[in-house]
Amino acid sequence: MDNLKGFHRSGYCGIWRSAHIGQEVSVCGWVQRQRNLGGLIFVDLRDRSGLLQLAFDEDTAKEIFEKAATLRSEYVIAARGILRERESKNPELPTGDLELNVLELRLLARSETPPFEIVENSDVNDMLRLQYRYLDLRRPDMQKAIATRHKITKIARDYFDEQGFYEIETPMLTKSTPEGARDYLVPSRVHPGKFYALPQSPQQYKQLLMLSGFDRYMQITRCFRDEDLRADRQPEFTQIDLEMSFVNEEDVMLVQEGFLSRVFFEVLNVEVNAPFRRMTWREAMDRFGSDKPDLRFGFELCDISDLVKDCGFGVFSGPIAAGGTVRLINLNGHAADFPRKKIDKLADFAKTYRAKGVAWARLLDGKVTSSYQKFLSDEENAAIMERANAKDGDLILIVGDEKEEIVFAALGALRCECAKQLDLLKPNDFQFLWVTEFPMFEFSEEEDRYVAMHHPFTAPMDEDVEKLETDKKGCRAKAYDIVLNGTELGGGSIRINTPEMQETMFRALGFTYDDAMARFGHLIKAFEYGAPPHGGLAYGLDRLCMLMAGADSIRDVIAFPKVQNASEPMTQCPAEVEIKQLDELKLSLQGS
RNA sequence: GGCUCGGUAGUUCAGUUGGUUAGAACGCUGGCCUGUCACGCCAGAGGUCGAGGGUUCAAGUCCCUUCCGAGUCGCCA
Repeated sequence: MDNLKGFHRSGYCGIWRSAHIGQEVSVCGWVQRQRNLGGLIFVDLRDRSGLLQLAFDEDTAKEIFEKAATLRSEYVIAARGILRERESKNPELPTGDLELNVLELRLLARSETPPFEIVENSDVNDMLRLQYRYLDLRRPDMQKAIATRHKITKIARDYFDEQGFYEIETPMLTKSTPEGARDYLVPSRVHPGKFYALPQSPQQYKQLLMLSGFDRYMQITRCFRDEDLRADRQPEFTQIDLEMSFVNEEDVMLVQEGFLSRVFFEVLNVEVNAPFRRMTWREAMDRFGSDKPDLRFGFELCDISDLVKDCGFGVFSGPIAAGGTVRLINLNGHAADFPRKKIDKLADFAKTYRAKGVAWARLLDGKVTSSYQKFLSDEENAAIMERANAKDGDLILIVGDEKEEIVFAALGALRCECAKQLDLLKPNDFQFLWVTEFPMFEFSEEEDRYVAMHHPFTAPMDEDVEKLETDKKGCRAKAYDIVLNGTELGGGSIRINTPEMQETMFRALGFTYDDAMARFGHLIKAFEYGAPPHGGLAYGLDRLCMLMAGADSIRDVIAFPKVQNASEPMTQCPAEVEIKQLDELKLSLQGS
């Protein structure tokens, strides 16, 4: 085995072009592939910049040629030589016009045959990829995704610095606040029986920093939530966390539009149109059945409750009588794409969102066929088609339920599913949207009370302050989400900044004074010392990277992600610990 | 916790109504080869069919249990 003594790399493999022909250069990397033609050997050398072909021929010294013959995939080597023009060029490679005529070859490390090939777009089982994540990360698409992530965080730091934000770190060991997601708990050796919690977000700290007068804060920080995973949810994830003083909603949104415009232009060369569209939460639900609508396509929702409330068809009239709603989407022009079998599949799909079923109507060649026609009068049938603005070739899907959130969830998901099946979701079409005026509260059936939809420090809208204690359902918050193509990229709010309002809020949430003091006493006390009006926002950095890298899962933009059961296949954590460690912490396991 | 889909060679997959010795491609090993670049040609090795149990003359295939993964609903202030 050789070493690097006296060897100095002159540059990455992928940077050399025709202009460098004749230069002596030194490169290092991994053997992508060795092609031995007998009296002639080619080696593709790979590093993070790309590939360079090394050539060994009759002019090559015998011992170097023999060493080249022993090279296998993923061996680590260093080579020095003269760049020369290739006899036959490879237009597929940026370095395809040249090759390195090797004068010196050093073998730095051998490699076992990897469990999968180190190539772009390899179609390998996720579990295996994650067990050998260090090899998976060698693949060019993963290298590119991680590099994209670096660029995004670099631009975030630069941009927010230019806008006057300080990057300030907040603790990882914090106090558990049972409101919201489950916390990861950390036991304390010096405080037996007491626990830290890993932060779900730096929310309270960043508000205190505003109170301390830092005016603008940012942090790219890890957050932790002990909940079930999804393609876009990991138990630890990264936020770009921001807070600003003396601002209203517009001020916050303006700064974010500047950031997103810049990051999309500098990373993807995409010009996004700021200011972004704005839509109230209510409008988003009414038109798209979702608080994070994908605006790349239509198929908007349409309320027909008033048309069918007295009809003889219980599937429609029943939910309305029970205080619910009946709504439809029109898949304009796509009736022919959804034969009966596919509609049945869509109905099954809708049932996963707790819809009881999907009624449908199809207008083809001037003829209407529908699943409910015979139960309604001609006038009622016609009124529905008219309300849906149905034209020839249209397909209408109808969902009714006594709970409007089920109708919204089912139709909102159906319109996305249909768009997906119709291939209408163009990955390079970036449709940003601010969703504003979120409800202050939502009813938690589990807790049988209203809880804060965002968090209990969110300010109510000025015109809804009186509703805090009288009309919780109708009370809206100064909260906003930034949505991109159906993904919630980030969310934030203007915060409460007076102890009087905070007290009112806790009362509205049903906390006693003692409850509130026990959980948030530090914040309540702090707010007695002059908190500026402030607000902010936090991005899910992983989701932003996922959308910008064109990935399907945030796992593809996280170097070492976890799998669905929240474990990590490579290190196999979480893992058992020694009894001695538990004893030190004064912990014991149930049943042991 | 629920639902759907999946687990066969190192990898990606095929495997018919249950029926001879479980196949292909790529990869790997050995040999040949002076312009390849998905090099080519020849030869070869490689399988607890996720695990356990059952039905059967016979199970990769059918049944039960279980483990693991993916997606999703619940959950995620």
